[in-house]
Amino acid sequence: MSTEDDSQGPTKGRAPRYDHAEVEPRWQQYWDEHDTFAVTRREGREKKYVLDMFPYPSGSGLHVGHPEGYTATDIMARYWRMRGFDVLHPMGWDAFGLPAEQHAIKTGTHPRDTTKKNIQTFKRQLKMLGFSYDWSREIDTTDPNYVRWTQWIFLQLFERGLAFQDEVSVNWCPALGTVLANEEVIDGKSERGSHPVERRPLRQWMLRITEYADRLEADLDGLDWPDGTLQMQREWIGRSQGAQVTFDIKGHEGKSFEVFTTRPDTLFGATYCVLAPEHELVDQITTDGQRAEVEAYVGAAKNRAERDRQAQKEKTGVFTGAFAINPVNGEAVPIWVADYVLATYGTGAIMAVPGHDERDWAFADKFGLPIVEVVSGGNVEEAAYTDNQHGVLVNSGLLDGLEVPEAKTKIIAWLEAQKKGVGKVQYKLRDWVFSRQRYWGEPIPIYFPVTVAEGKDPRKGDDCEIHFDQPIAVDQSELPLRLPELEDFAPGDEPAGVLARVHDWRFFQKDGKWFARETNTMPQWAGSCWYYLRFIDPQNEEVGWSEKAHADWMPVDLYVGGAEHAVLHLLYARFWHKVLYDIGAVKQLEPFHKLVHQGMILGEDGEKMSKARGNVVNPDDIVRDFGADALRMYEMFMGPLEAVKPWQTSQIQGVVRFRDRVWSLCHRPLGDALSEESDKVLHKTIKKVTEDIDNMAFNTALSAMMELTNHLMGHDEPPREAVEKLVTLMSPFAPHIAEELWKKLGHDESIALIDWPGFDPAKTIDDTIEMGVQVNGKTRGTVTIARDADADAARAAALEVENVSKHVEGKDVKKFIYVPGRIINFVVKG
RNA sequence: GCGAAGGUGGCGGAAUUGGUAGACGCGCUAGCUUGAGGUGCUAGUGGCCGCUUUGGCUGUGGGGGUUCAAGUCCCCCCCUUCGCACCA
Repeated sequence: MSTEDDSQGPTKGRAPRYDHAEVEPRWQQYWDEHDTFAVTRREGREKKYVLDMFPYPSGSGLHVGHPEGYTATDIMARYWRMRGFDVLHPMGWDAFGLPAEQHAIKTGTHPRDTTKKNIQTFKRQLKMLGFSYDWSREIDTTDPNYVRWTQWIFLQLFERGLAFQDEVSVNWCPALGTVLANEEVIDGKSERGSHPVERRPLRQWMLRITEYADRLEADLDGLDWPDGTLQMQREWIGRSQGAQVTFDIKGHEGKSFEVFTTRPDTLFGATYCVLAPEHELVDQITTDGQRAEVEAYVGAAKNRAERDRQAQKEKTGVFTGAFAINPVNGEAVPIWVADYVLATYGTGAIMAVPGHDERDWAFADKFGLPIVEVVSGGNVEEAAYTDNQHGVLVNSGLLDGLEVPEAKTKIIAWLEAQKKGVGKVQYKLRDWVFSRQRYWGEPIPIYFPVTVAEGKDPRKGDDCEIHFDQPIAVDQSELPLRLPELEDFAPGDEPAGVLARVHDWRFFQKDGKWFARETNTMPQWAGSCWYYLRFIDPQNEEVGWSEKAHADWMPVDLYVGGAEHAVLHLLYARFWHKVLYDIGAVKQLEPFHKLVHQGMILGEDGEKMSKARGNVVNPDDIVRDFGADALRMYEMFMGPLEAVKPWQTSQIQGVVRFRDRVWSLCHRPLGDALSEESDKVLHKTIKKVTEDIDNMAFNTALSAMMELTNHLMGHDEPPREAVEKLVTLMSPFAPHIAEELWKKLGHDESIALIDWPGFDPAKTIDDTIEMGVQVNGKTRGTVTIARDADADAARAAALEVENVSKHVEGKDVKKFIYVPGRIINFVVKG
């Protein structure tokens, strides 16, 4: 190696190669040591709360999908900081969860240890990417100091009657000793191990989210969320308006059942009724002649997973032998049992109107039940006529001649007057099963009185009776209620959960009486339902968050995370927030003002990344080979944030070159003079980048910076002002190289703390512009004219273009169109 | 089946209120540079035709329509992805 290189001329001379592996960790350390991103509220400043959906720290570490959303929020956080906002940008761990418990069952490693190790990996990887988190606010949902407040919120729900116990039918797998989610059950067998699964009732804690159904729906209106997500939440809540109608049972004096219908106007066409197999009346009304058949059907239905029952297309059912009385015309209609009626929706019973409901039509067709037309407009011999706006009522007594909407109103009034029914709003939303029979979750802070024989000790396994019907809240002074230490995490044959085995923990004496703790734990959702509130005041030991912290930071201004949480997490968190609102703990109706979903990053093969496919990209490899700035910029340059897009490692080269070109640009001698042209390019770029960031259009912001770079590369002595502003603009995207260059350009403070550059609108407008010239709508050339040229000048200039005059000459100009700044068009004939 | 979002070069993707389609980048081609390594610079790059230059035709999933002008608006059809899947 000789010495000639650096002494060559500016265009030939090479800057020292940019070494990301040396520069990036150095700046990460600088930010840590200087607490660059620790935030407090300052007088007279506006705030922004920028939140990522915090990750579950899995054993496989970060994948490239994580940095996509995290880079987007980091750019916004850094940008807003430079615009003078106080920016809260925190990170933490949603660390309760099944994988750590499964790992514990297999290896005996305590879930706490697994979780701790995984968090370390995640944190190292996030730091390696240079995100500007305020790490002093890091939270971990499994930390007793966090669990304490999760339990506190549960007690608020309990005290308001929103947390209650119920017997719920669950998928119980005796071989695994656990309850399974619907998606873990395939064809009646467990997904893991293919063991038989049975439906059995189990005591569960429930949260009464249905009480908030109307508000959860109504308050969607003010949110800046993706339309699709709002739509999904509305469908999930599933509001429908109709009537609940009472059907008496023939020959069973005083016995009746309720049905819900959205079409009370079609009551005269109800020719049979159907009960869900689980309906309590089935057993009571079935006639002796039908009993064997009904019991066989009900028995078979009960043991099938809900999902399987719903998956089948072909309708099945059996006649109970009993009849109901149609309340509007007194006719006796047969009562059937069929599993297409769900016990979990409405009343678990329906009136069937085959003339005007497709499922009822198919069922009636198959079993030869009568089909009666009560709304004209279709042919009910061929198919159900389901139009609920048009059509006139027929065969319907007092409703004849009315249109459907009027008929609905009239029949509901009639039913209410006759006390045979009532107008009603029904929701699909069900109450939330909130208990899990697992170890690695928040203990539910409830205990129950225990009856035990004199001198016996339940802790030694003596018989006792637990009074589950008398739940008692753990006193708030005793929170957090901690998990007991365990060696063996394997589930037993006890559906009450692993904790039920830990007698020393479960049973305790108080004032000479025995009590038993709840042995169920909370689901993983619990911690993520309120974490955004802990971030605003993470170290507070007196309260979950102070009023001051709330006033300082709430609500979340920008929330970014995957679309897979469009319903569950985002609905549960909104529900808790509304409960907290009702007790005065928060002041706004909604927690998340603006929501954005980052699109999934697919593998190079265009398929979802998965270990099985072998198309998973590891961020560690990318950072090692190309650097964190390159990974950040590449993920932003791939396309629109919300779009689903395939990963292509070869494309990273583009942002690496861009980065290195900016590097070499800054190593040229810088000029003081800024030409008018360069000044305009600079101001246009600042405008474009600023507006694109405001719209979170990061791909086009980067392309604008590349164009500015390409422009400046044409200068042997690029103007200092332009170079410095370019570095500033790119700093939210590529913070490491921006810091390094900022320092090399002679500045001492961190670039993260300087002001965002402004632009002069006058300099973003050109005096002359190039416009397309069309003849009959076909582009025939371009012309450069004054921006404010009048029509005559534009026409004259356009005709000077040879290729234009060629097409216009000798022809009759019917029309001349000139839209200043847009287009010139000659409409000619002949 | 229902709902939502989409379909633009070899590839990822640009394109205010309809107004020069293909910005930016990858890849590719050529030239220069460099010379033990995922180099730098310059130019070109939708397709077909013509070519000395100016050029001509065609082109945004397919078919129709509105308009001086359509990737963009309207109608019909096809395909892809993602939700929900018997919700009475």
